[in-house]
Amino acid sequence: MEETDRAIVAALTADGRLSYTDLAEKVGLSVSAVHQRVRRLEQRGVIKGYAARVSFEALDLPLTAFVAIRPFDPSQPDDAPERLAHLPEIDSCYSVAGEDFYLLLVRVAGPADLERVLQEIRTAANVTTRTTVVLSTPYENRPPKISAEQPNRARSRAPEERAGSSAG
Amino acid sequence: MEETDRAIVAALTADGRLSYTDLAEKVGLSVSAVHQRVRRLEQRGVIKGYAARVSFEALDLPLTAFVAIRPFDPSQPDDAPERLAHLPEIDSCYSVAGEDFYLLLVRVAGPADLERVLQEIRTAANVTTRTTVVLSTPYENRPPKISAEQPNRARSRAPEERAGSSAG
DNA sequence: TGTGAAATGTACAGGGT
DNA sequence: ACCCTGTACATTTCACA
Repeated sequence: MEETDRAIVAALTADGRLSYTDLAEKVGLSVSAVHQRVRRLEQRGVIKGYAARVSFEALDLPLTAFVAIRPFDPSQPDDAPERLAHLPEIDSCYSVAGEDFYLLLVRVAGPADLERVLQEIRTAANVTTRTTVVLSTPYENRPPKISAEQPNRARSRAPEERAGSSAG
Repeated sequence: MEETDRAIVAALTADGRLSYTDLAEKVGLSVSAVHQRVRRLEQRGVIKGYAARVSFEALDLPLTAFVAIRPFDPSQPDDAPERLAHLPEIDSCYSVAGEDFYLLLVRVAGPADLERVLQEIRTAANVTTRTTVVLSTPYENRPPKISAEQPNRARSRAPEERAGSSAG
């Protein structure tokens, strides 16, 4: 991916409602060119969508917790993510290496709700849970790094290097 | 917060680029009214901003990991979040209950990068690390629940209930 | 809530590398 | 052939009453 595309993605992760006018100014392109590139990035799946970042406290979801789960019976087929997908309190589901099978991020209104959700998780996926309560969130979902494309020395080499071998 | 506001927030978490026209249609209000409400939600901090949802694989950040940290010397002042904030590989930082002090979510290009970031975390915050590699992500950052405001039985009770008991 | 002017989004056709 | 540019029109934003 080109550097201009990376600049566009970086700008849109920081502010997803940037106008094409501002975006064009930021990356030094015309409005039409930026518009085309954004559409291409969306089609290619690099940009998967847009979302409002909200205050979970204001939405009456002040309690966040990580829930590590592992199957009660490891011989059964492992389809926990699908079995749990219907629970709206689950924000994210990660399949992880290590002792646990999955790590869930859940957001609830309070301890009573957490207890209920944990029970629902256990019965829905037939798993045991180990819960870590989040006390505060210094920062979350920051814009990603987006470095300049790493040189990838295997495919494109500097001209001086090319002299040695044939292959073309 | 009113139900209409909740509907607005729910719609914008699902699609942050919804036009006010579409938004007004969804919640059954005039365009101007929706526009005003969104501005108020933004001012009140309920809506903190907007962001593009991106494919981290496409951005050359295919490796995600959770890094639990605890201080090497627990008697020192605990300012790990500030000390680590400059590392762009850290997506999120949660202060947690339990054995560990913080749980970090990091995104990197590969194992070599992860090793480098772990070393930087240890030296920058004077902590030990315990890392859990993410193998896959069935889902992540789903739109939150956004229920209709819960009745809050302590303050407003149904008429039938009021007869029987005193003081809860 | 409705109106209207200004800004923006979007498609189209032309031109440069 | 691809990508950038500029113009022209539909839509949206946003302040005001």
